[in-house]
Amino acid sequence: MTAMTDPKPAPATKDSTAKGAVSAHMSAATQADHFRQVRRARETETIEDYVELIADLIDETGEARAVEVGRRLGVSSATVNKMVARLQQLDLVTAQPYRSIFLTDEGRAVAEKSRKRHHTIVEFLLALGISEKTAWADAEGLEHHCSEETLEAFERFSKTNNVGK
Amino acid sequence: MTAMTDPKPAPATKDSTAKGAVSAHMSAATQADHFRQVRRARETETIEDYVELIADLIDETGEARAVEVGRRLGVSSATVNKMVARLQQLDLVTAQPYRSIFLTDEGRAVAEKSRKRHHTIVEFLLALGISEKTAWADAEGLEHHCSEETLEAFERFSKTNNVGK
DNA sequence: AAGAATTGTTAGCCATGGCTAATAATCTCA
DNA sequence: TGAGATTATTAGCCATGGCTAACAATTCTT
Ligand SMILES: [Mn+2]
Ligand SMILES: [Mn+2]
Ligand SMILES: [Mn+2]
Ligand SMILES: [Mn+2]
Repeated sequence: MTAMTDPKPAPATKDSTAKGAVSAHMSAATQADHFRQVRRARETETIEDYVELIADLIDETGEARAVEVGRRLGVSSATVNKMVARLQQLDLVTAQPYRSIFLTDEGRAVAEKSRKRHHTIVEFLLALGISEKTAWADAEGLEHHCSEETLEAFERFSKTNNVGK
Repeated sequence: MTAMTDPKPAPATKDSTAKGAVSAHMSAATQADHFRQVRRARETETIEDYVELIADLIDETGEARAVEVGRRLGVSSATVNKMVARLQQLDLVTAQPYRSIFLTDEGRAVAEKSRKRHHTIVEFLLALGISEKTAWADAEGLEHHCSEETLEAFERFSKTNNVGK
């Protein structure tokens, strides 16, 4: 028995190209680069969220306890515990058993940077006319996927369009 | 020996609140909701990227072969294979061994929605003045973290600010 | 100071989404 | 048509980031 073959696909004519299709706009290599960038960003987003939150807790309440980190992240304290171990490996925090969590200098730097970026996004969304609720919700995800160039554009826009304030 | 205690943290006075700290703006429960939303978005983003790309390949070249999906995603074909199995479970694609990949109606719907959203973001970034290169790169990550409200605002903005063209 | 409540730790589980290496099927073309 | 090139599959590995349940330490309250 001879091998089955797919119906030979009509080799898309130029004008059958789907408008909006990403692949129509760049080479496979370029597209792959973009996906790789996104995957790299994904590796750090959890870390950024934890560190930023720890800084917030320290600055607002005087200390960061694992329970509270878990509460605000919507995650169990077992999960927080494991993550704190990783953050220690990465030299972003220090912690002793049963004590609260502290930021290293490096951790503090990551936190400040994340916090600033977070703030930039929220301000931008608000300047665009997004509701408070949505702005804060969307910013939590968007913040990890903005290049410097985009962040700068967002800042410029907010500066120009700071409606009421 | 009596239990060690942390140096009792100064219970942050109202004006020691770090400006920009997220926690200053909402309850723990609300913040946790936002983080949960982001985690839910993360669950679907890979699926959306695969399905959108499969649709692009079908529409542009007539068929979606795993090799090409891998090439454009920057991922091995073993990875594509495993993911295609998951997409089948989810009823988003159909595939027979050694044949190319097809979209189900549901898969096609997901693809169209993703493609439209992707397009919305790219147009928006371009309208904002971001370079082509950055716009396409950032959109690949941002697209998975925009609410309907934000997408609509982006569309309105692009419509109003369609610079050249 | 004891008991209760809270907080932290650990073990073991799971799904996701990557990878390499080995093998198998299909396709191309000389 | 058959050999070599391409493409697909499978097995087995790994890190990440969740979870529950059991238990341990600390802190609070009386
Ligand atoms: Mn943040
Ligand atoms: Mn975030
Ligand atoms: Mn997309
Ligand atoms: Mn994407």
